[in-house]
Amino acid sequence: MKVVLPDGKQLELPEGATGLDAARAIGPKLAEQAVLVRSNGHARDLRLPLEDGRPIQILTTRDKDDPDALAVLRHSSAHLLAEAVRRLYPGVKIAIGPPIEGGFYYDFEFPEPIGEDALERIEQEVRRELTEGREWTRSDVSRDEARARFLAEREPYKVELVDTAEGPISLYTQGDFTDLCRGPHLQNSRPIKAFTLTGLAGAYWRGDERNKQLTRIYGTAFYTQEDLDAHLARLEEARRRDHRRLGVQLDLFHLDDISPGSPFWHPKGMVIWNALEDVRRRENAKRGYVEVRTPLIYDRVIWERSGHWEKFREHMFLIPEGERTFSIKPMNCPGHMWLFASTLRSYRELPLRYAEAAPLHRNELAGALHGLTRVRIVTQDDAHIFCTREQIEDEIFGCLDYAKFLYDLFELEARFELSTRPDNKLGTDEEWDFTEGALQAALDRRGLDYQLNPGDGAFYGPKIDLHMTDSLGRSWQMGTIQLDAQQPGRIGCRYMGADNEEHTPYVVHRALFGSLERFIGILTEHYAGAFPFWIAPVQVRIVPVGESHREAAHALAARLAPFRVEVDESDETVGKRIRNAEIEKIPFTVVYGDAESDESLAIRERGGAQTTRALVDFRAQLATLSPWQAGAEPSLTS
RNA sequence: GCCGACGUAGCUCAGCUGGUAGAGCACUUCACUCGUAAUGAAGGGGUCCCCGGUUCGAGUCCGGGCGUCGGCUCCA
Repeated sequence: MKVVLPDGKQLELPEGATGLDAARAIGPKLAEQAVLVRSNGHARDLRLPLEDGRPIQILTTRDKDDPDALAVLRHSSAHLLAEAVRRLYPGVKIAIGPPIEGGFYYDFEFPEPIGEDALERIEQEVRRELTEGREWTRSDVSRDEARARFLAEREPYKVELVDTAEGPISLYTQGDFTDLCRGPHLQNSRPIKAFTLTGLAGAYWRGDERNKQLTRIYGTAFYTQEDLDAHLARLEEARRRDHRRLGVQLDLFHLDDISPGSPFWHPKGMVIWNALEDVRRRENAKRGYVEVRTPLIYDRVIWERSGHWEKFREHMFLIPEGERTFSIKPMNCPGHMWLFASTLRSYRELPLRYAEAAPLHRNELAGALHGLTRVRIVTQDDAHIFCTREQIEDEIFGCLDYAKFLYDLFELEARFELSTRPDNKLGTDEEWDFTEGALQAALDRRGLDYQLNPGDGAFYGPKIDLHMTDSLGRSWQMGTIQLDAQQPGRIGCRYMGADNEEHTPYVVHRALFGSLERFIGILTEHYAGAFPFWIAPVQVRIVPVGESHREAAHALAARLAPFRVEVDESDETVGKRIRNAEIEKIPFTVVYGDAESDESLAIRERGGAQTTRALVDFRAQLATLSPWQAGAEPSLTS
């Protein structure tokens, strides 16, 4: 047989040759350092036979940053962890231990609960294994053989995995530890130069909360100690841009026990909030939306009609009132539909686009709350588009276009995901075939790449979600575009068609920022608090050199209106006040003293670059950076 | 809600095995009126998250609650 090497050369090998055989054929050093073979682009265990005619690449310890090479290192590290835990905790049951982004984990059922102090002991045991050295061997066995083995070892999770696994069964052994595993693995433990355990958490078996909760141990490993140090430094850096930290530092908002999950927005935070609101109003007006305002509190009847009561009652804030039960609205859609349904509409009114950014309250599980990204008060830039079947695709396309505009405005790259019918869906499969197809068609027409999430749709319809990643690598849903063929009918929305018949409209639900709270959280991390000029809470800080310059500084501030300008009159040195402006991440600092005049201003940009310019030129620059603000046409919509 | 951890001044944090609480920054006052990332001095500020228990005595130990953090689950 033959394989093709990266340089294009063909390598002749005996039939059934493995990746390791190929490496040996090239050179002993390569064989020694090999960690993985990539065959036709796919990671493959070195011990497995190669496929005839395929291009291969041998990955070695030098490919220390390659994602596949790191994954195999970490997967093997997870097995070392399991071996150590089994030795230290007799009676422990092992579940699964895969590599993940940035590291690995292994799930265990401990006979007695363990605390974080146990991690150090376990880590030491793994270090001992690394000092001793381990070799991995692979054996392909029958399902019965594997089941018998794990039954004998009293490993019920492994037995279950054997019974439900697809494809051939393989085992990997290092030392006296054998694990059910598809691989691939390292040849031996020598490449693992840096190993650390990073955390402990509960995790349900197979991710299902009806199952037993296991103990998950997280760790990470690298090919060099320097890489681990760099990894830890990156985490430290990420913590510095965490919006929860910056929010308090920059005086944007704070959270308090008195209302868990509900931020107090400070004046500076509200500047950003209102800047987003201005964009929302301005763009909505341009794109044919109309603003509505619907009640915050509703009789539960409306949620029973919409279908939310059954699924989300537990997460609603309820207000008993005599015979009736009211609830603070957790979403706008039923209210908008109630408004639409208040009269018989004409097809000539469609598409009708109702927009409202009302505060919504959802009683999220205490353990799920998280800074601004998971809150109990959610302010969506919400809208509901009532339209005919024929209008759907254009409307979805319009939302995608709008979303692209907004995310470009902030230099954000969102990932698109298409979520389809869930198990508890309302409506028929035919309806879902149609609504899912409509979303897909719009995505394709817009030329967007997207990930498919089967079963993740809302109970009333499929959705396109925009996702962003926070400073610590966690993914959050931002904008959402949903197509609903269920609620309008349940709530009684009707319009008279051109055919003189009554029809039920489709409704596109869309929130493009998603929630303003979450969006500002992500924005804060995206910019590390150094917001672009047009949304910066304070845009220009004037530092009068001495007391005698204060009056002139205020006059200058007035001439810079309507930009957000502050004069720093604090009793500090110029150096200290510059420092404060930098810490507050203010875009421009103007030092004003004897040497300055309207013809000659000393302007410092955030970060330190200094220029001298006339006031007219400076104003012109600011106007370029924030045209809407400078337009001074206090737009009718805002 | 579940697993693990944490909760001390406005912020960041120290406080050994139980003996009545500290630093830096911030704040206030005074002096200095200053030229591009920290002027100096003095001062004020704490039901040590809450409730109960053990103890002569609890920030410290134990139990319960609340909140926060790392995960899991959930996310209309």
